[in-house]
Amino acid sequence: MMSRKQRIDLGESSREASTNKRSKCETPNNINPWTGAPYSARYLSILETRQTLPVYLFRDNLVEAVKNNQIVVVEGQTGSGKTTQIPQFILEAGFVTPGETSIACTQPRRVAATSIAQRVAEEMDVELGQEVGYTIRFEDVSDPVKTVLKYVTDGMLLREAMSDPLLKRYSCIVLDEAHERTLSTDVLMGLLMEVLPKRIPGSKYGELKVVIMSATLDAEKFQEYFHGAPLMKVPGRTHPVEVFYTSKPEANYVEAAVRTTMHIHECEGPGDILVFLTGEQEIEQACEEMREKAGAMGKDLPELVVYPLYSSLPPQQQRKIFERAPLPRVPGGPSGRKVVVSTNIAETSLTIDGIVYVVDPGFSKQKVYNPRIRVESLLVSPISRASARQRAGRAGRTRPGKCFRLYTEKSFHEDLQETTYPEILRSKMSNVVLTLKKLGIDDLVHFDFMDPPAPETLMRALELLNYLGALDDEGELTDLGYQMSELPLDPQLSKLIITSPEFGCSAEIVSIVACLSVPQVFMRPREAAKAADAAKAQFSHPDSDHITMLNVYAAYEAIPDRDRRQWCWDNFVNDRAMQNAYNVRQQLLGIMRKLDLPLVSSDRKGDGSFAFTDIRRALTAGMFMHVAYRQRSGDYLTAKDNQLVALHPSSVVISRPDWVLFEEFALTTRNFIRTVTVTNIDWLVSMAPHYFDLENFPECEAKAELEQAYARLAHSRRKT
DNA sequence: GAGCACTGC
Repeated sequence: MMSRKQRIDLGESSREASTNKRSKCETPNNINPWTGAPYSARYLSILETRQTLPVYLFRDNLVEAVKNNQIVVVEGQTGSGKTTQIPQFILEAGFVTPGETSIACTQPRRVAATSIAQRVAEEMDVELGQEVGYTIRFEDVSDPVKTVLKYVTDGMLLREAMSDPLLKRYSCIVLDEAHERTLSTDVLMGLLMEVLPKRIPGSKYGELKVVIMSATLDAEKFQEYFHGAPLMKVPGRTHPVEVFYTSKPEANYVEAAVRTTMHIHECEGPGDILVFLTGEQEIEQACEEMREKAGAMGKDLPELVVYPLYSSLPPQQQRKIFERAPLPRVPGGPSGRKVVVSTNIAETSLTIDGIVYVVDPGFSKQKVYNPRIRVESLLVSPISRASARQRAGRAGRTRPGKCFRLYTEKSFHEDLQETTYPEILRSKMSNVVLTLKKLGIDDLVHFDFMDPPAPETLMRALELLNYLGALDDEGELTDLGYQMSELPLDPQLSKLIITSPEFGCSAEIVSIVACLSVPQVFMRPREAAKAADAAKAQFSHPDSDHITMLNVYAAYEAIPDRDRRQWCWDNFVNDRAMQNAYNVRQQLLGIMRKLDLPLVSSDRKGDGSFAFTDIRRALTAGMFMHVAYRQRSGDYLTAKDNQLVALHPSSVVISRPDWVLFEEFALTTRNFIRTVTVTNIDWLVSMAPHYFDLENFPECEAKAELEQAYARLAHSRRKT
């Protein structure tokens, strides 16, 4: 289709006009049309502030554009007010029928969905959860009838779409932060491409309007994708940031970051510093060096406090970054300075006020997917120019700032990519494919992805789902596949849950799966490593990290609520992780009930004695595509893919068994497999003969074993 | 005998 590009520009005169018109239609009387109650004084004062937002000037044009087009793209910089205002404009312009349809505005993160909903409820002078609400996993603060504007995580809207593929409940979808290109946003965009032609004016469920909001310059790419939908540009409100580059490349970016930070502290005026590094280890190391150097600089300089920031840090330590910089050493002297050394979490998820200086070495850890060996891993990689601009922008939130890039200007222009590859090009597609099949998309090859994943990646996903029995040989969703799509898990874990009742241990498997879907169950602080290992040893089962997790979870659940925190602390167990695992488990139990999957425990006496062999067999039935075997040389090789791997040193399995199944492939200093359980070849061939078929099994040491196992299997079948 | 970017359902 030919692309029809439009651009809505506003001259000064039209701004005047729209401002004048606004005041008349805004408050015809002082009654809130949503509640029928008089507006509060607070509403009127918030309204004044709202009207100073840059986006306010674009109100009439936006409403006009939405009226005349099914899709509108909005490019709005940070501070434009687009996220809070645009859904309200659409609402006020009458694009919803209360009680029948509403607006959904998606956000990539939960905190954003909840806090923005809270803010907008205040602005509209309504109670949160009534006319304005939010829905995130585990929490639905909305009313099925009354809510006309709902903020949701993008993943949540995708879940909703699985039971309502035409999105009948909505007359308008606002996709916010589309430039972040999360997996869910990308799938939603593709889905909208399918749905929009079925939701035109006069169609059964009425017209569906879509507003795509992006904060970066690639809004034109969205315009292109949506067949030339009109693009509206809303300016933001930020301060200028001066950018500096190094004259030659830095050999060691951590050392350079420390040096630059100390230089800023010595030579630059007041203002806090934000330093971007890639991971926990690097960050802790840099923090130590900075503290050391600041100590050595003596008392002539103002005090420097250094805070690390990464997501696995406990919340109370994360909150420290918001503390004010230290006071001057002497009354009237220069005030102290705060340095926050952070992962990418400070690039989008967390905003720290008062940052004036940004140090950007130009790297971050990024997920990459290698379809050839079916492995997702994290790699330290150069960031994109878009990401570098976003980082620099963090220096200009409260006043003009400076950004120090630890690479050359030439490198910025010539070596960095313009934008980061969207997540969909860096992930395995097994879950996405299952979702799309559930959404009724049959032809995946021609599905209109904004950036289509590599064909090999899609093939791998189809192959995996076929091996798991979720898709038949024609690529149609099977009954098992339907059940799997209901579970918010990776397909292999879904399969594990669904088959676990057959092994008489679904209660245990659902606990294990809940633990696997939260990060970091075991804590191991460097200074208390021995004590932590001893604590873990109490729970460990020599044949299985999975069962070790189950033992911890079972012990945790047996502790009364009020003692759990202390118990976790005493046993080096991550309290937050266990609470999350509990929530996940409850959700999974609910879905199991819905799917009529029986909850059976292998602990038949109820005294905590689980049938470990049954559990290991159930794990084998779900995870047969993730196994490795020991070669005569002593090294482990993954079955079929022939990848050389090592058991991770954190594993409780130290007996060097012949066959193991594993949860995770971690490419770090070596190729490690993490979270492993002992299995055996006889189970594998009897449970997954279609995967361990001799014909397609590559020549390797295991092949002879495989043949023997099949012979044993045939022999035992003849006997019975 | 070593490590864990970040989200999300």
